[in-house]
Amino acid sequence: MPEKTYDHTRIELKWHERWGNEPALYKAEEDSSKPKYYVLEMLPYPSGALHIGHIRNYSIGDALARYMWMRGYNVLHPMGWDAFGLPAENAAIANKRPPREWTLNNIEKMKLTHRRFAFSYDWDREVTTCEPEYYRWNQWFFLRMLEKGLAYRKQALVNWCNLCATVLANEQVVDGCCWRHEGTPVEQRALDQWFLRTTAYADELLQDIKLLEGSWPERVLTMQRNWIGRSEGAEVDFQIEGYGPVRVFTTRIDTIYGATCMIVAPGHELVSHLSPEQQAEAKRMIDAAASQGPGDVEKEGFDTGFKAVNPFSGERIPVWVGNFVLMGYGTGAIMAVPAHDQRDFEFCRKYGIPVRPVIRPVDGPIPDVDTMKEASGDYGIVENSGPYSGMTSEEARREMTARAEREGFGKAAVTFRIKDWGVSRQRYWGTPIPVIHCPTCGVVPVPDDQLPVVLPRHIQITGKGRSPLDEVPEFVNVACPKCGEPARRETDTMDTFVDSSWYFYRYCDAKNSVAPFDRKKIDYWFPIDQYIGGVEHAILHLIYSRFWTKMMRDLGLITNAEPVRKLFTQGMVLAGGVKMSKSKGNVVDAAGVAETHGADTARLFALFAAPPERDMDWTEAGAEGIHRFLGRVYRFVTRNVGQPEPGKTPGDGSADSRVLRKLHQVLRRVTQDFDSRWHFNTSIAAMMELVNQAYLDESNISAAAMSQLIEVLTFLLAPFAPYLAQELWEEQGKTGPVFKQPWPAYDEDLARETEIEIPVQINGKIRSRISVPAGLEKAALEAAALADEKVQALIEGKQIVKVIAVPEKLINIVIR
RNA sequence: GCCCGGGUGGCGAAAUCGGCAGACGCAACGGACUUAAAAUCCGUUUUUCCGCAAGGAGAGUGCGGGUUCAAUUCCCGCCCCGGGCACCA
Repeated sequence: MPEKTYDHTRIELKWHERWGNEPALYKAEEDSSKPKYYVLEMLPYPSGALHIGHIRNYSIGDALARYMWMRGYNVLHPMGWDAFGLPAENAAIANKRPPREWTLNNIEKMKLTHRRFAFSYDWDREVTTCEPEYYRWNQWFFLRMLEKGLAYRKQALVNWCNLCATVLANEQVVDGCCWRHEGTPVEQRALDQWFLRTTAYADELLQDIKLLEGSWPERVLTMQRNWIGRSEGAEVDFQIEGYGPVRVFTTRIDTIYGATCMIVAPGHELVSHLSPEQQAEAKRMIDAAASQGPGDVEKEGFDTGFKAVNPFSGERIPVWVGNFVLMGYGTGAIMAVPAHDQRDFEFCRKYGIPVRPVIRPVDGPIPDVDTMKEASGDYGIVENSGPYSGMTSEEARREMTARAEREGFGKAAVTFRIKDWGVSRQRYWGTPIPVIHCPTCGVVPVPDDQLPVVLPRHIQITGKGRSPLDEVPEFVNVACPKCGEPARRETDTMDTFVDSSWYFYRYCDAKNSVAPFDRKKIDYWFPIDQYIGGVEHAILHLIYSRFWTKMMRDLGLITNAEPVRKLFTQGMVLAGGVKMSKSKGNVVDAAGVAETHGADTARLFALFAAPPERDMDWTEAGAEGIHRFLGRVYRFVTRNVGQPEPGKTPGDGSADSRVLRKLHQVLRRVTQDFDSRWHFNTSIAAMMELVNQAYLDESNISAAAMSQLIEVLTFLLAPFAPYLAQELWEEQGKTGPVFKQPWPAYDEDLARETEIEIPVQINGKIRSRISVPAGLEKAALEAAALADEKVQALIEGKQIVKVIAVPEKLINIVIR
């Protein structure tokens, strides 16, 4: 056959059209005897266009999905849209178009690009989170949590961003600033907010990290552990004269005789009993803390004049307010032990509060107050501590905690860093919170049969002040479901992280109109076998998802305790060595790349440029190199398919064994890369080596070897370059989707080298190379090396101390 | 400050279990084909020294030590870059 020029546009558009008429091509089977495999990429926010970062994410998942199909699995590979969120509202303000219209337009555009790249999604299961069919179940879950006490309302200091004009979750505060507006300090405001009780699952979320070890990146697990932040210690009451008891949390009760003052947070209840001047000072601290960035903030505080009594020693110590004591952690009050805590040390030294060491190292003297430069946080032997003196820190902790419990002024306690999830947003473009505020009945849940509470379509969005829904009387004014009297609908909407906390369950039963999903379908598909996405979701999305799963399990809706079996976090795509961003104008648009280079080239390059977990740089020249490779493949196949005449073996047959050996080596490499570490860059490099070898031996390959080569090469390409693979499949006169063909098994015998070159080292330096049959044993290898001419010349007259012969690797002769 | 990653040619990278450092690709250079160019095909390409040459000798994976016949790989101590957490009592 004459070779054909690789015209990616012709090939890709041809199959694009054909596949467009085959809606069932990527359909997951509902009833299958095959083992299931659920592969999922994180769903995108419909910002308007897919960029190369998306393409990298989906190329990894798509290669895996296609590979698993070829391995005989029933693959579920869905896609959807994380469609609620702030940018739609911002766009609405800027363009005067409703958020819904903007969002759905974007989805339409992006879906075209998705299809242009031929990602193998079962679009019948598409989930769009801003549709009432989806978000009604957010509301339904919310009501279930309300019933269980897992959703509750409280007034709390919340993070407020002036630019967003809304409340931010703690997790959305980055370095004291809004996560979307770097440099905009977050302020503190008191509002009534809805919370989900994530802390109810703090222990289990931490414990179950064990189940994920080995199949989630260690880095993600560490981040989650830190985020949950479990500390064991004790709570102890200090009596305050003229006020009452104030409880502190400490992990170092063994140092309590060294407490020289108590410090409470500026937001502590005690502060409301202070003078107006002092209260104003505390308020100033709260606002300052909210606006302060990272790094060391100067510790400051003031003496309240109150005295607290140490329940162990009876000592009266001053009570201070300190800006470094957090209201949101522990009890919002601490006992300061400056000798053994660095923060307390700095504070007390600054304000002249005494420092009193009560712990000495096991093998040394107790620190000297006058020469101490910093606190000593080590455990040791307790001193100057009444009846506890002489005990180890460990013993003292046990004894003191026991006494506190016995005498009722304290107890052992565990504190977590993780906080309940504030889900209220004063936003329009989100799930309405399904409750009604009745002047007589209070907070009344919307009855299930009145779900969904639908967002009004036509609405004025200004991006300012309170929720836009407040301005829609027909939404706000309702009859109380309990008493029928006029009432007001809740106008806050839910955090969009709610949407993404369970969307992957909905894929299993996307069109269910009577329940979020049918449990039987979840039992079949869950857990997700492989989840792939950016590491930026290591904490928020992935903790909320885990929380949601446990909550649904406790509602009896599902049986799995964790949503995701294996997690893969891919690296970022950089352009010119820097992060792609709209402001830099260096975002590489996916649709444009498909046009100029082709979808296959873009996919393959996204996998070739670096191992998938690492950041990679997008370069035009690199993409062209991949395009050249695909062209080499295409031309080779088209000119050799059906050639030469069957039965004829040109040359001496050595070309066949070389090419087939390489073929099976590469097949082994690619198979192993899929099954273990996903270093597709080396898989693709191996395919290039194969093609290079095929070019060198091209004219001497027999018909049988050629047809095997072409077929297996087509299979090797199928997970990575679906268009080209399908075209080559057709060139071979075959029909049907190539990615549904069985993945070929590699042949170890064919892959084995017959003759290999072994380097011979003398004293660790390579001095010669010998060619030996593969598999030659140690003794024979050693003899062959010693018989080598060059080696003989070099060892002549020297004493051989030792010979290390490693079959298949090398020989090292140690001489003196 | 603490916790993770990472540091290898001009560039992206490879070396999977301690065994040939630099596979594969980019860029560059040379050759073939062409009136010419593009495309394509075939080569060269870590570096220093010796040699006209074939070839030979040395150095080299951030820095300094160590273990080993042998270290990009293991151990100890540093430096730099990226990310996460950061008064968590």
